[in-house]
Amino acid sequence: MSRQVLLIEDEVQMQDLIRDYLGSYGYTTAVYADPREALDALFLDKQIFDVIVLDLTLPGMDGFDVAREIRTKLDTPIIISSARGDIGNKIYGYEIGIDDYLSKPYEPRELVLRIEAVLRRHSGGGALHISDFVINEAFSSVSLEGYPIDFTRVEFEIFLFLLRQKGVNVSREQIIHASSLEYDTKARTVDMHISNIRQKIGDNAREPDYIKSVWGIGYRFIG
Amino acid sequence: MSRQVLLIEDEVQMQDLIRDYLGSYGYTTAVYADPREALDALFLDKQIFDVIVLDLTLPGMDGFDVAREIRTKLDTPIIISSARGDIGNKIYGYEIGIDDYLSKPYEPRELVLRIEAVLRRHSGGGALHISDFVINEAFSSVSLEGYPIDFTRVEFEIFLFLLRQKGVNVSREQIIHASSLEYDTKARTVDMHISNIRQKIGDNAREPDYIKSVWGIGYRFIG
DNA sequence: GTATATGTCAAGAAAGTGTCAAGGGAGTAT
DNA sequence: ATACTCCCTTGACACTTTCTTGACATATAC
Repeated sequence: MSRQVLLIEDEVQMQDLIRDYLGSYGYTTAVYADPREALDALFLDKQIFDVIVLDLTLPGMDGFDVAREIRTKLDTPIIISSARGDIGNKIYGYEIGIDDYLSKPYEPRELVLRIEAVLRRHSGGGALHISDFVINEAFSSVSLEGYPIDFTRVEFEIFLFLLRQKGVNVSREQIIHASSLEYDTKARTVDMHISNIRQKIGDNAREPDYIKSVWGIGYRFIG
Repeated sequence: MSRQVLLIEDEVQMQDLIRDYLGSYGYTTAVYADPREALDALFLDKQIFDVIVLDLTLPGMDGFDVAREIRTKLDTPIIISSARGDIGNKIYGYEIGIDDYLSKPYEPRELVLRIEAVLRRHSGGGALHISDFVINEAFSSVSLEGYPIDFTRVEFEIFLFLLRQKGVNVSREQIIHASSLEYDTKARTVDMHISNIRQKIGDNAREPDYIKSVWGIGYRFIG
Protein backbone atom coordinates (compact mmCIF):
# COMPACT_ATOMS: atom_id res chain seq x y z
CA MET A 1 0.00 0.00 0.00
CA SER A 2 1.68 3.09 -1.25
CA ARG A 3 1.44 6.34 0.64
CA GLN A 4 -0.30 9.13 -1.21
CA VAL A 5 1.29 12.56 -1.14
CA LEU A 6 -0.43 15.69 -2.35
CA LEU A 7 2.13 18.20 -3.57
CA ILE A 8 0.98 21.75 -4.14
CA GLU A 9 3.86 23.52 -5.83
CA ASP A 10 4.14 25.72 -8.86
CA GLU A 11 7.81 25.47 -9.80
CA VAL A 12 8.16 22.73 -12.37
CA GLN A 13 11.70 21.81 -11.40
CA MET A 14 10.71 21.42 -7.81
CA GLN A 15 7.69 19.35 -8.81
CA ASP A 16 9.80 16.91 -10.76
CA LEU A 17 12.54 16.68 -8.19
CA ILE A 18 10.17 15.96 -5.34
CA ARG A 19 7.97 13.58 -7.28
CA ASP A 20 10.96 11.59 -8.46
CA TYR A 21 12.56 11.48 -5.09
CA LEU A 22 9.40 10.54 -3.24
CA GLY A 23 8.72 7.94 -5.91
CA SER A 24 11.97 6.23 -5.16
CA TYR A 25 10.87 5.93 -1.55
CA GLY A 26 7.62 4.32 -2.55
CA TYR A 27 5.37 7.34 -2.32
CA THR A 28 2.83 8.21 -4.96
CA THR A 29 2.68 11.93 -5.55
CA ALA A 30 -0.17 13.93 -7.01
CA VAL A 31 1.08 17.32 -8.12
CA TYR A 32 -0.98 20.47 -8.47
CA ALA A 33 0.44 23.84 -9.41
CA ASP A 34 -2.87 25.56 -8.82
CA PRO A 35 -4.07 25.40 -5.22
CA ARG A 36 -7.71 25.64 -6.29
CA GLU A 37 -7.39 22.47 -8.29
CA ALA A 38 -5.78 20.80 -5.32
CA LEU A 39 -8.64 21.85 -3.08
CA ASP A 40 -11.09 20.51 -5.65
CA ALA A 41 -9.26 17.20 -5.66
CA LEU A 42 -9.61 17.09 -1.90
CA PHE A 43 -13.15 18.33 -1.44
CA LEU A 44 -14.97 17.64 -4.69
CA ASP A 45 -13.27 14.45 -5.80
CA LYS A 46 -12.76 13.53 -2.17
CA GLN A 47 -9.37 12.05 -2.86
CA ILE A 48 -7.54 10.79 0.19
CA PHE A 49 -3.94 11.67 0.92
CA ASP A 50 -1.65 10.67 3.73
CA VAL A 51 0.22 13.93 3.78
CA ILE A 52 0.09 17.28 2.02
CA VAL A 53 3.23 19.20 1.03
CA LEU A 54 2.35 22.80 0.44
CA ASP A 55 4.39 25.57 -1.08
CA LEU A 56 3.69 28.93 0.50
CA THR A 57 4.23 31.13 -2.53
CA LEU A 58 1.51 30.06 -4.87
CA PRO A 59 -0.15 31.78 -7.81
CA GLY A 60 -3.34 33.58 -6.90
CA MET A 61 -3.68 32.36 -3.35
CA ASP A 62 -1.69 32.54 -0.15
CA GLY A 63 -0.36 29.23 1.09
CA PHE A 64 -1.66 29.85 4.57
CA ASP A 65 -5.17 30.37 3.24
CA VAL A 66 -4.90 27.03 1.49
CA ALA A 67 -3.76 25.40 4.71
CA ARG A 68 -6.56 27.01 6.65
CA GLU A 69 -9.13 25.87 4.15
CA ILE A 70 -7.83 22.33 4.26
CA ARG A 71 -7.94 22.39 8.05
CA THR A 72 -11.61 23.35 8.09
CA LYS A 73 -12.45 19.85 6.94
CA LEU A 74 -9.42 17.59 7.15
CA ASP A 75 -6.69 16.83 9.61
CA THR A 76 -4.36 15.38 7.03
CA PRO A 77 -0.82 16.36 8.03
CA ILE A 78 0.46 19.44 6.24
CA ILE A 79 4.12 20.18 5.66
CA ILE A 80 4.92 23.68 4.52
CA SER A 81 7.67 24.16 1.97
CA SER A 82 8.62 27.78 1.88
CA ALA A 83 11.16 30.22 0.58
CA ARG A 84 10.21 32.68 3.27
CA GLY A 85 12.37 31.35 6.00
CA ASP A 86 11.24 33.64 8.72
CA ILE A 87 10.03 32.59 12.08
CA GLY A 88 6.97 34.77 12.13
CA ASN A 89 5.38 32.74 9.40
CA LYS A 90 6.39 29.63 11.13
CA ILE A 91 4.66 30.48 14.34
CA TYR A 92 1.62 31.57 12.42
CA GLY A 93 1.76 28.25 10.60
CA TYR A 94 1.82 26.23 13.77
CA GLU A 95 -1.24 28.08 14.95
CA ILE A 96 -3.20 27.07 11.90
CA GLY A 97 -2.19 23.49 12.49
CA ILE A 98 0.79 23.02 10.25
CA ASP A 99 2.62 19.86 11.15
CA ASP A 100 6.08 20.74 9.95
CA TYR A 101 8.02 23.37 8.15
CA LEU A 102 10.82 23.28 5.61
CA SER A 103 12.73 26.29 4.32
CA LYS A 104 13.72 26.24 0.68
CA PRO A 105 16.05 25.23 -0.58
CA TYR A 106 16.24 21.87 1.12
CA GLU A 107 17.45 18.39 0.32
CA PRO A 108 14.76 16.07 -0.98
CA ARG A 109 16.05 13.60 1.56
CA GLU A 110 15.10 16.05 4.27
CA LEU A 111 11.55 16.13 2.99
CA VAL A 112 11.33 12.36 3.09
CA LEU A 113 12.51 12.35 6.69
CA ARG A 114 9.95 14.96 7.67
CA ILE A 115 7.16 13.10 5.91
CA GLU A 116 8.10 9.92 7.68
CA ALA A 117 8.26 11.68 11.03
CA VAL A 118 4.90 13.31 10.50
CA LEU A 119 3.26 10.08 9.41
CA ARG A 120 4.69 8.28 12.38
CA ARG A 121 3.39 10.95 14.66
CA HIS A 122 0.04 11.26 12.97
CA SER A 123 -1.12 7.81 12.04
CA GLY A 124 1.64 5.25 11.77
CA GLY A 125 1.10 3.15 14.87
CA GLY A 126 -0.51 6.29 16.12
CA ALA A 127 -3.35 6.85 18.48
CA LEU A 128 -5.55 3.83 18.91
CA HIS A 129 -8.89 4.48 20.49
CA ILE A 130 -10.19 1.40 22.22
CA SER A 131 -12.83 1.46 24.84
CA ASP A 132 -12.25 4.56 27.00
CA PHE A 133 -8.54 4.48 26.30
CA VAL A 134 -6.29 6.28 23.86
CA ILE A 135 -3.09 4.42 23.20
CA ASN A 136 -0.09 5.85 21.42
CA GLU A 137 2.54 3.27 20.76
CA ALA A 138 5.12 5.78 19.62
CA PHE A 139 4.89 7.39 23.04
CA SER A 140 4.38 4.10 24.86
CA SER A 141 1.56 6.00 26.48
CA VAL A 142 -2.00 5.35 27.45
CA SER A 143 -4.58 7.80 28.61
CA LEU A 144 -7.98 7.20 30.12
CA GLU A 145 -10.54 9.89 29.45
CA GLY A 146 -7.73 12.34 28.82
CA TYR A 147 -5.69 11.53 31.91
CA PRO A 148 -2.37 9.92 31.19
CA ILE A 149 -1.59 6.61 32.83
CA ASP A 150 1.95 5.94 33.87
CA PHE A 151 2.49 2.31 32.94
CA THR A 152 5.81 0.52 33.14
CA ARG A 153 6.98 -1.20 30.01
CA VAL A 154 5.67 -4.63 30.97
CA GLU A 155 2.40 -3.21 32.16
CA PHE A 156 2.03 -1.37 28.90
CA GLU A 157 2.67 -4.51 26.90
CA ILE A 158 0.23 -6.58 28.93
CA PHE A 159 -2.44 -3.93 28.82
CA LEU A 160 -2.09 -3.47 25.08
CA PHE A 161 -2.26 -7.21 24.56
CA LEU A 162 -5.46 -7.51 26.56
CA LEU A 163 -6.93 -4.51 24.82
CA ARG A 164 -6.23 -5.88 21.39
CA GLN A 165 -7.90 -9.16 22.36
CA LYS A 166 -10.87 -7.37 23.80
CA GLY A 167 -13.61 -9.84 24.64
CA VAL A 168 -11.33 -12.84 24.38
CA ASN A 169 -10.03 -14.89 27.27
CA VAL A 170 -6.28 -14.79 27.56
CA SER A 171 -4.13 -17.15 29.60
CA ARG A 172 -1.23 -16.13 31.80
CA GLU A 173 1.08 -18.06 29.51
CA GLN A 174 -0.11 -16.09 26.53
CA ILE A 175 0.49 -12.89 28.40
CA ILE A 176 4.00 -13.93 29.34
CA HIS A 177 4.68 -14.84 25.74
CA ALA A 178 3.18 -11.64 24.34
CA SER A 179 5.14 -9.37 26.64
CA SER A 180 8.82 -9.01 27.28
CA LEU A 181 8.58 -11.20 30.37
CA GLU A 182 11.04 -14.08 30.50
CA TYR A 183 9.63 -17.40 29.33
CA ASP A 184 10.14 -18.98 32.75
CA THR A 185 8.39 -16.28 34.69
CA LYS A 186 5.93 -17.68 37.20
CA ALA A 187 2.30 -17.34 36.23
CA ARG A 188 1.59 -15.62 39.51
CA THR A 189 3.80 -12.75 38.46
CA VAL A 190 1.25 -11.94 35.82
CA ASP A 191 -1.38 -11.63 38.54
CA MET A 192 0.73 -9.07 40.24
CA HIS A 193 1.12 -7.06 37.06
CA ILE A 194 -2.62 -7.25 36.47
CA SER A 195 -3.16 -6.08 40.00
CA ASN A 196 -0.91 -3.09 39.40
CA ILE A 197 -2.54 -2.31 36.10
CA ARG A 198 -5.99 -2.44 37.68
CA GLN A 199 -4.85 -0.06 40.35
CA LYS A 200 -3.54 2.40 37.79
CA ILE A 201 -6.69 2.39 35.68
CA GLY A 202 -8.95 2.48 38.72
CA ASP A 203 -10.37 -0.95 38.21
CA ASN A 204 -11.07 -3.43 40.97
CA ALA A 205 -10.91 -7.16 40.80
CA ARG A 206 -14.33 -7.74 42.29
CA GLU A 207 -16.40 -5.75 39.90
CA PRO A 208 -14.12 -4.88 37.05
CA ASP A 209 -15.03 -2.36 34.39
CA TYR A 210 -12.14 -3.37 32.22
CA ILE A 211 -10.10 -6.41 33.19
CA LYS A 212 -12.12 -9.39 34.34
CA SER A 213 -10.58 -12.49 35.90
CA VAL A 214 -11.73 -15.69 34.28
CA TRP A 215 -11.52 -18.39 36.88
CA GLY A 216 -9.18 -21.19 35.90
CA ILE A 217 -8.40 -19.55 32.55
CA GLY A 218 -6.83 -16.14 32.86
CA TYR A 219 -8.13 -12.67 32.11
CA ARG A 220 -10.39 -10.93 29.68
CA PHE A 221 -10.70 -7.32 28.67
CA ILE A 222 -14.31 -6.24 28.70
CA GLY A 223 -15.18 -2.84 27.45
CA MET B 1 36.49 38.71 -4.29
CA SER B 2 36.02 36.29 -7.08
CA ARG B 3 34.40 32.96 -6.48
CA GLN B 4 36.56 29.93 -7.10
CA VAL B 5 35.07 27.03 -9.01
CA LEU B 6 36.72 23.65 -9.30
CA LEU B 7 35.67 21.95 -12.52
CA ILE B 8 36.40 18.26 -12.91
CA GLU B 9 35.59 17.41 -16.50
CA ASP B 10 37.43 15.54 -19.23
CA GLU B 11 35.80 16.77 -22.40
CA VAL B 12 37.84 19.66 -23.69
CA GLN B 13 34.96 21.41 -25.43
CA MET B 14 32.94 21.30 -22.23
CA GLN B 15 35.90 22.58 -20.23
CA ASP B 16 36.31 25.61 -22.42
CA LEU B 17 32.63 26.35 -22.67
CA ILE B 18 32.12 26.30 -18.95
CA ARG B 19 35.28 28.15 -18.07
CA ASP B 20 34.50 30.92 -20.50
CA TYR B 21 30.93 31.23 -19.45
CA LEU B 22 31.65 31.20 -15.75
CA GLY B 23 34.43 33.68 -16.40
CA SER B 24 31.97 36.12 -17.91
CA TYR B 25 30.01 35.91 -14.66
CA GLY B 26 33.06 36.70 -12.59
CA TYR B 27 33.98 33.20 -11.51
CA THR B 28 37.50 31.86 -11.60
CA THR B 29 37.59 28.27 -12.76
CA ALA B 30 40.29 25.70 -12.12
CA VAL B 31 39.90 22.82 -14.55
CA TYR B 32 41.10 19.26 -14.05
CA ALA B 33 40.47 16.43 -16.46
CA ASP B 34 41.99 13.89 -14.09
CA PRO B 35 40.06 13.51 -10.85
CA ARG B 36 43.18 12.42 -8.99
CA GLU B 37 44.86 15.68 -9.77
CA ALA B 38 41.79 17.52 -8.62
CA LEU B 39 41.82 15.62 -5.33
CA ASP B 40 45.49 16.45 -4.92
CA ALA B 41 44.72 20.11 -5.46
CA LEU B 42 42.13 19.88 -2.72
CA PHE B 43 43.90 17.74 -0.18
CA LEU B 44 47.61 18.16 -0.81
CA ASP B 45 47.73 21.73 -2.02
CA LYS B 46 44.76 22.55 0.19
CA GLN B 47 43.29 24.87 -2.35
CA ILE B 48 39.99 26.35 -1.38
CA PHE B 49 37.00 26.40 -3.69
CA ASP B 50 33.54 27.76 -3.24
CA VAL B 51 31.90 25.12 -5.32
CA ILE B 52 32.89 21.97 -7.19
CA VAL B 53 31.36 21.00 -10.51
CA LEU B 54 31.92 17.34 -11.14
CA ASP B 55 31.40 15.29 -14.26
CA LEU B 56 30.24 11.75 -13.55
CA THR B 57 31.92 9.99 -16.45
CA LEU B 58 35.58 10.43 -15.76
CA PRO B 59 38.66 8.57 -16.88
CA GLY B 60 39.81 5.95 -14.43
CA MET B 61 37.52 6.79 -11.54
CA ASP B 62 33.82 6.93 -10.92
CA GLY B 63 32.43 10.38 -10.29
CA PHE B 64 30.57 9.25 -7.20
CA ASP B 65 33.77 7.91 -5.69
CA VAL B 66 35.32 11.30 -6.24
CA ALA B 67 32.36 12.96 -4.55
CA ARG B 68 32.52 10.57 -1.65
CA GLU B 69 36.20 11.16 -1.21
CA ILE B 70 35.71 14.89 -1.20
CA ARG B 71 32.92 14.55 1.35
CA THR B 72 35.16 12.68 3.76
CA LYS B 73 36.97 15.92 4.41
CA LEU B 74 35.13 18.84 2.91
CA ASP B 75 31.61 20.11 2.74
CA THR B 76 32.25 22.30 -0.25
CA PRO B 77 29.09 22.21 -2.37
CA ILE B 78 29.22 19.70 -5.20
CA ILE B 79 27.19 19.99 -8.36
CA ILE B 80 27.08 16.92 -10.52
CA SER B 81 27.15 17.35 -14.26
CA SER B 82 26.18 14.14 -15.92
CA ALA B 83 25.12 12.53 -19.14
CA ARG B 84 23.46 9.78 -17.21
CA GLY B 85 20.19 11.47 -16.49
CA ASP B 86 18.64 8.65 -14.57
CA ILE B 87 16.98 8.90 -11.24
CA GLY B 88 18.88 6.15 -9.53
CA ASN B 89 22.12 8.04 -9.77
CA LYS B 90 20.43 11.19 -8.70
CA ILE B 91 19.12 9.70 -5.52
CA TYR B 92 22.37 7.99 -4.79
CA GLY B 93 24.04 11.33 -5.29
CA TYR B 94 21.85 13.08 -2.74
CA GLU B 95 22.71 10.49 -0.19
CA ILE B 96 26.40 11.05 -0.61
CA GLY B 97 25.79 14.72 -0.09
CA ILE B 98 25.58 16.06 -3.60
CA ASP B 99 24.11 19.53 -3.59
CA ASP B 100 22.66 19.69 -7.06
CA TYR B 101 22.43 17.84 -10.28
CA LEU B 102 22.53 18.82 -13.93
CA SER B 103 21.85 16.52 -16.85
CA LYS B 104 23.89 17.07 -19.99
CA PRO B 105 23.33 18.76 -22.23
CA TYR B 106 22.45 21.92 -20.40
CA GLU B 107 22.71 25.62 -20.96
CA PRO B 108 25.74 27.21 -19.30
CA ARG B 109 23.29 29.77 -17.96
CA GLU B 110 21.58 26.96 -16.08
CA LEU B 111 24.84 26.04 -14.44
CA VAL B 112 25.36 29.59 -13.26
CA LEU B 113 21.90 29.61 -11.73
CA ARG B 114 22.55 26.35 -9.91
CA ILE B 115 25.88 27.56 -8.62
CA GLU B 116 24.30 30.71 -7.30
CA ALA B 117 21.49 28.75 -5.66
CA VAL B 118 23.92 26.35 -4.06
CA LEU B 119 26.13 29.14 -2.76
CA ARG B 120 23.14 30.92 -1.30
CA ARG B 121 22.08 27.77 0.43
CA HIS B 122 25.49 26.88 1.66
CA SER B 123 26.14 30.21 3.23
CA GLY B 124 23.36 29.96 5.72
CA GLY B 125 20.10 29.80 3.83
CA GLY B 126 19.17 26.32 4.86
CA ALA B 127 18.85 26.65 8.59
CA LEU B 128 16.29 24.47 10.29
CA HIS B 129 14.39 25.87 13.20
CA ILE B 130 13.11 23.22 15.54
CA SER B 131 12.03 23.88 19.07
CA ASP B 132 14.42 26.48 20.52
CA PHE B 133 17.22 25.35 18.26
CA VAL B 134 18.58 26.53 14.95
CA ILE B 135 20.37 23.82 13.02
CA ASN B 136 22.53 24.31 9.98
CA GLU B 137 23.37 20.97 8.53
CA ALA B 138 25.85 22.33 6.03
CA PHE B 139 27.94 23.58 8.92
CA SER B 140 26.98 20.82 11.34
CA SER B 141 26.12 23.58 13.72
CA VAL B 142 23.44 24.04 16.30
CA SER B 143 22.60 27.07 18.31
CA LEU B 144 20.24 27.48 21.21
CA GLU B 145 18.67 30.89 21.55
CA GLY B 146 21.50 32.37 19.56
CA TYR B 147 24.32 30.75 21.48
CA PRO B 148 26.28 28.22 19.46
CA ILE B 149 26.58 24.72 20.82
CA ASP B 150 29.80 22.88 20.20
CA PHE B 151 28.69 19.34 19.43
CA THR B 152 30.97 16.59 18.27
CA ARG B 153 29.99 14.77 15.11
CA VAL B 154 28.23 11.90 16.85
CA GLU B 155 26.50 14.22 19.25
CA PHE B 156 25.27 16.30 16.36
CA GLU B 157 23.92 13.25 14.57
CA ILE B 158 22.17 11.94 17.63
CA PHE B 159 20.74 15.30 18.50
CA LEU B 160 19.45 15.87 14.99
CA PHE B 161 17.90 12.43 14.93
CA LEU B 162 16.07 13.01 18.18
CA LEU B 163 14.98 16.44 17.02
CA ARG B 164 13.57 15.10 13.79
CA GLN B 165 11.60 12.51 15.70
CA LYS B 166 10.34 15.09 18.12
CA GLY B 167 7.65 13.62 20.33
CA VAL B 168 8.42 10.02 19.43
CA ASN B 169 10.22 7.50 21.60
CA VAL B 170 13.49 6.38 20.11
CA SER B 171 15.47 3.31 21.16
CA ARG B 172 19.21 3.19 21.69
CA GLU B 173 19.47 0.79 18.76
CA GLN B 174 17.71 3.23 16.49
CA ILE B 175 20.09 5.92 17.59
CA ILE B 176 23.09 3.74 16.87
CA HIS B 177 21.80 2.98 13.39
CA ALA B 178 20.85 6.55 12.63
CA SER B 179 24.24 7.90 13.56
CA SER B 180 27.70 7.00 12.44
CA LEU B 181 28.22 4.78 15.47
CA GLU B 182 29.38 1.27 14.69
CA TYR B 183 26.61 -1.29 14.59
CA ASP B 184 28.09 -3.19 17.54
CA THR B 185 28.43 -0.19 19.79
CA LYS B 186 27.15 -0.89 23.28
CA ALA B 187 23.81 0.67 24.07
CA ARG B 188 25.32 2.29 27.15
CA THR B 189 27.57 4.35 24.93
CA VAL B 190 24.47 6.10 23.71
CA ASP B 191 23.66 7.03 27.29
CA MET B 192 27.02 8.67 27.60
CA HIS B 193 26.47 10.67 24.44
CA ILE B 194 23.05 11.70 25.67
CA SER B 195 24.60 12.73 28.96
CA ASN B 196 27.11 14.89 27.13
CA ILE B 197 24.48 16.38 24.86
CA ARG B 198 22.31 17.22 27.84
CA GLN B 199 25.21 18.93 29.50
CA LYS B 200 25.89 21.02 26.42
CA ILE B 201 22.30 22.14 25.97
CA GLY B 202 21.84 22.73 29.67
CA ASP B 203 19.33 19.98 30.18
CA ASN B 204 19.25 17.71 33.18
CA ALA B 205 18.18 14.12 33.29
CA ARG B 206 15.77 14.48 36.19
CA GLU B 207 13.60 17.22 34.85
CA PRO B 208 14.49 17.57 31.22
CA ASP B 209 13.30 20.41 29.05
CA TYR B 210 14.40 18.69 25.89
CA ILE B 211 15.59 15.10 26.10
CA LYS B 212 13.50 12.85 28.28
CA SER B 213 14.53 9.34 29.25
CA VAL B 214 11.81 6.80 28.71
CA TRP B 215 12.44 4.00 31.16
CA GLY B 216 13.01 0.67 29.44
CA ILE B 217 12.52 2.23 26.00
CA GLY B 218 15.06 4.90 25.19
CA TYR B 219 14.77 8.66 24.80
CA ARG B 220 12.32 11.20 23.51
CA PHE B 221 12.75 14.77 22.42
CA ILE B 222 10.09 16.91 24.00
CA GLY B 223 9.74 20.56 23.32
C1' DG C 1 -15.04 -28.80 53.84
C1' DT C 2 -11.29 -29.41 50.77
C1' DA C 3 -8.61 -28.36 47.03
C1' DT C 4 -7.41 -25.05 43.98
C1' DA C 5 -7.32 -20.22 42.16
C1' DT C 6 -6.85 -15.38 42.69
C1' DG C 7 -5.69 -10.70 45.13
C1' DT C 8 -2.28 -8.14 47.14
C1' DC C 9 1.49 -6.86 50.47
C1' DA C 10 6.06 -6.27 51.21
C1' DA C 11 10.85 -7.31 50.64
C1' DG C 12 14.49 -8.45 47.95
C1' DA C 13 16.36 -9.29 43.29
C1' DA C 14 17.09 -7.61 38.93
C1' DA C 15 17.37 -4.36 35.44
C1' DG C 16 17.79 0.43 33.72
C1' DT C 17 19.97 4.94 33.96
C1' DG C 18 23.44 8.90 35.06
C1' DT C 19 27.95 10.00 35.08
C1' DC C 20 33.00 9.72 36.29
C1' DA C 21 37.21 8.53 34.75
C1' DA C 22 40.51 5.73 32.33
C1' DG C 23 41.84 3.72 27.93
C1' DG C 24 42.34 3.86 23.13
C1' DG C 25 42.29 5.42 18.40
C1' DA C 26 42.14 8.68 14.67
C1' DG C 27 43.58 12.76 13.17
C1' DT C 28 46.61 17.11 13.68
C1' DA C 29 50.43 19.93 14.83
C1' DT C 30 55.48 20.35 15.80
C1' DA D 1 58.17 10.47 13.27
C1' DT D 2 56.56 12.11 17.80
C1' DA D 3 53.76 14.32 20.73
C1' DC D 4 49.32 16.14 21.28
C1' DT D 5 44.45 16.77 21.08
C1' DC D 6 39.92 15.33 20.57
C1' DC D 7 36.51 12.28 20.85
C1' DC D 8 34.60 7.78 21.29
C1' DT D 9 34.07 3.74 24.15
C1' DT D 10 33.60 1.15 28.08
C1' DG D 11 33.89 -0.47 32.92
C1' DA D 12 32.61 0.92 37.39
C1' DC D 13 29.71 2.63 40.89
C1' DA D 14 25.76 4.93 42.72
C1' DC D 15 21.19 5.39 42.42
C1' DT D 16 16.39 4.64 40.74
C1' DT D 17 12.66 1.97 39.01
C1' DT D 18 10.65 -2.21 37.98
C1' DC D 19 9.97 -7.11 38.41
C1' DT D 20 9.56 -11.31 41.03
C1' DT D 21 8.24 -14.23 44.52
C1' DG D 22 6.80 -16.12 49.03
C1' DA D 23 3.27 -15.47 52.22
C1' DC D 24 -1.16 -14.97 53.65
C1' DA D 25 -5.93 -13.58 52.91
C1' DT D 26 -9.85 -14.30 50.22
C1' DA D 27 -12.64 -16.42 46.74
C1' DT D 28 -14.57 -20.33 43.81
C1' DA D 29 -15.72 -25.05 42.40
C1' DC D 30 -17.10 -29.54 43.64
